[in-house]
Amino acid sequence: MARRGPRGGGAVKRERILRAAIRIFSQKGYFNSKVSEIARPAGVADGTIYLYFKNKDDLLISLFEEKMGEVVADVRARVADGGGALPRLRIFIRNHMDLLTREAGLIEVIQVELRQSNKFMKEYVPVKFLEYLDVISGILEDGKREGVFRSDLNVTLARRAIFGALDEISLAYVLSRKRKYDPAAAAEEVYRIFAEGLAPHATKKGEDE
Amino acid sequence: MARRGPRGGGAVKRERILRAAIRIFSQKGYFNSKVSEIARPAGVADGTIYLYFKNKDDLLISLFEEKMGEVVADVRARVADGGGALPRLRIFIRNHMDLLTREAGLIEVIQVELRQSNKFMKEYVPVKFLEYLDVISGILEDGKREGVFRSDLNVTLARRAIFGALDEISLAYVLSRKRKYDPAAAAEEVYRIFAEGLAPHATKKGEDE
Amino acid sequence: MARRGPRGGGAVKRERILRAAIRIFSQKGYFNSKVSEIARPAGVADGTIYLYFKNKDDLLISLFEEKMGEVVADVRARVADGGGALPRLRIFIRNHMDLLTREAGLIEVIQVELRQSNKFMKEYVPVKFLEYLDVISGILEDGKREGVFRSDLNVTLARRAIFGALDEISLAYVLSRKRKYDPAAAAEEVYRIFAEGLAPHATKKGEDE
Amino acid sequence: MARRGPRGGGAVKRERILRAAIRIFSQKGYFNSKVSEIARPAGVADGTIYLYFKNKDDLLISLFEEKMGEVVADVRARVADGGGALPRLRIFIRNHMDLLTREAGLIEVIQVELRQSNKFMKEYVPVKFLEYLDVISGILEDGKREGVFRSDLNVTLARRAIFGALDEISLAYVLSRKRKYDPAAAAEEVYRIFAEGLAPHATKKGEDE
DNA sequence: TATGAATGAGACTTCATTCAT
DNA sequence: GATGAATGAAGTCTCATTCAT
Repeated sequence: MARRGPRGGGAVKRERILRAAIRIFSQKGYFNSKVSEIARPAGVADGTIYLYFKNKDDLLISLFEEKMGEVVADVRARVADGGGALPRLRIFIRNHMDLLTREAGLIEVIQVELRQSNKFMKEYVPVKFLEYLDVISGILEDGKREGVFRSDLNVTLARRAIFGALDEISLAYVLSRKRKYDPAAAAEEVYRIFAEGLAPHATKKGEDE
Repeated sequence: MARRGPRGGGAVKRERILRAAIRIFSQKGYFNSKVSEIARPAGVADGTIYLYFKNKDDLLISLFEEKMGEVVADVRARVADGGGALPRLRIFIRNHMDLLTREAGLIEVIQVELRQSNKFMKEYVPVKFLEYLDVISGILEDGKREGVFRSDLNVTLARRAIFGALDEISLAYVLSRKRKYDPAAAAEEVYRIFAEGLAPHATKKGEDE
Repeated sequence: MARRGPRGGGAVKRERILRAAIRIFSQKGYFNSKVSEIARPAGVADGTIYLYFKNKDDLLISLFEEKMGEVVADVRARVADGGGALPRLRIFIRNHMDLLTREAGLIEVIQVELRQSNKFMKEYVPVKFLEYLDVISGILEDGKREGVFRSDLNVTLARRAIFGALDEISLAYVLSRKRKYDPAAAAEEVYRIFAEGLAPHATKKGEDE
Repeated sequence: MARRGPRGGGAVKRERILRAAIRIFSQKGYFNSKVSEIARPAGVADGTIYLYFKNKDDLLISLFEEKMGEVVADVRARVADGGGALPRLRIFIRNHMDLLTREAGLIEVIQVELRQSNKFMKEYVPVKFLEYLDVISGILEDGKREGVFRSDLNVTLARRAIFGALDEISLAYVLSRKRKYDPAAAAEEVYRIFAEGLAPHATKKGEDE
């Protein structure tokens, strides 16, 4: 399963490097993290990192793809046996908020650096991130078919709205030291907003009122 | 009448530098932008930037505060005479999507770099950004009082959800060259999701179904 | 009498600049002093300095030459009517130690920067400084003729020894905040050392003893 | 056996850098010496200097402390077995003048830059330099006890006078291309001045005459 | 495979000097 | 003459990457 670099014991070392990178990147940001600062807690020499990753950029991308890949596979499995679109949306949202506890560093890196990465890695397409969004799309499409979401719903837009809401709430949670709210309760509230906000039967509101 | 120096012509020069910084930062990201790359399109020498800004960080922060300050003042004025919470929410959302056209670069810098900035400017508090979020809070509080939003609504959470949704949609819009959707239409759809998602009378949905 | 630059009111301005330069150079050293740091306390604009001095180097050299010139003229006058070589040596030494109080900054600049200046102004010959040393030479030559100093005395060497001793003692005095000793008493002690150290009749001392 | 890194080969490299720094600093002065100008003759890359020294200041300080430390240890050993205070004073003076030939650059750097350093490194205490002065103090104290120096001699002052005389003579020697006098003969003359100038039995001279 | 000392390109920033007003 | 905003050359230092061991 090991992607690049030496195999066998090397896979362990590679994993240690990725874990250290997540920690350091999440603490200081990609550009302020030095390769040597990642090597030290990973327990390897600076040069060793270049046996497993092409360069610093590649370390970030590998981190995105591999760790995000695990997250995608995991959420897919959880959502798979969820029943209808609404319970699956709830599972998705709960899972995302739950990641804050399980994978705080990873979430933070993705939130902050994935945005940056567009700027300096023009050619990079964040495949796994798009797959994560696709999980939402899948749920939304099913919900339209089931009739629990509006039939004219713009799925592309809605999935961005859902992800954006979750992401921003996560960011605020991660950045604030105080942990103002409970992730599980927040998940429920976000679910409610979108479950109702996307529902078909609501009467139109707004300036007509 | 325009003289040299920080007064008169100087203010013009400072504005040129800020504009150039927005353009370059939005194109390449803060860390990949060289001071000289900002000086050139601003039509000043590298050193001149340091007459108006303490250093590169200060340039970014000034940009956040001053330009975001204008945005906040502007949206406040627009929202002020909007009537009830719902039409004001609609105005806010429309205005945000509208900024994509009017101030694409600024929006992009704020989206991408404001997040980064937490990492390398520990002490910086994004005052104007928080004021922008406060505009949403104000609308939500009023809506609760008016009865158009749930009385038990967690305003802190909801305002993050709204901003997050708008921000993510904006980002996708800005980053994609193809401009898949029309900002105005997108605004309407986002408005609808939140107007209904935050409404009080909806029957509870979810696992009960 | 004004050397360079505008005359009339200008001479006052020039003097203010020189005085400010002495203060700043003595506090921070030549290389760490900025031209603007001298302009401010002198009450002139940065550019004005260049009306009176060719450049920063010239400011230092002018300072050496003009202020040192005054010192030389002054000590010459004092020494002129001193009588024999010994009382004139005493006057010279007393005067030098006295300058510590009257012209602390100037003395400090000369001590510290005159040495440096050899390094970056290869072509500069410190005329006035050499004239100051010549005052000592004159006294020593007279003393030899009078018979109060050894006839085989190497005047070049001895004048350096005297100046070096005074200079080092001055430096220690100027740099130490505590002002350990009284300049007048120090002058007396230095005088005694050299008066006796240069005297002819002393029996040879050293390993023979 | 010589390996790379700060141990083994590294110490050699560090020494090469210090030697190059002495040469360049003595030629051009600290502020006019560029780091790259030191790196080149040291045979290392610019960045390598920063593996061995924190910054340019640290390079100068290390140079002061380490090289001056060697000089102090050396003169202490030479003086140790010198017998009485007078022969030890002679050894000290001879050794100092001798350094002009053996360590011309070092002496020049210390003379010129140690003075400057007070200005820009406020916190730096030139420990080794003070130890060098202490060697003189020791001799003077012993001489007082032996009765070859005046019992009321101000040791602090006298040691400054001796060092100042030697330093100034050295400076003149080092700066003049022509090498007017022979260091050994100069040493003898300086020795004679101080041996007699500090002696106790001399009749008081000066204003009484 | 692993190391980590060494490299050197390049960025930020300073500041003496100029010159339009 | 006086100003001080503007200039831009140049220096220190960092750090991703290499490669001899």
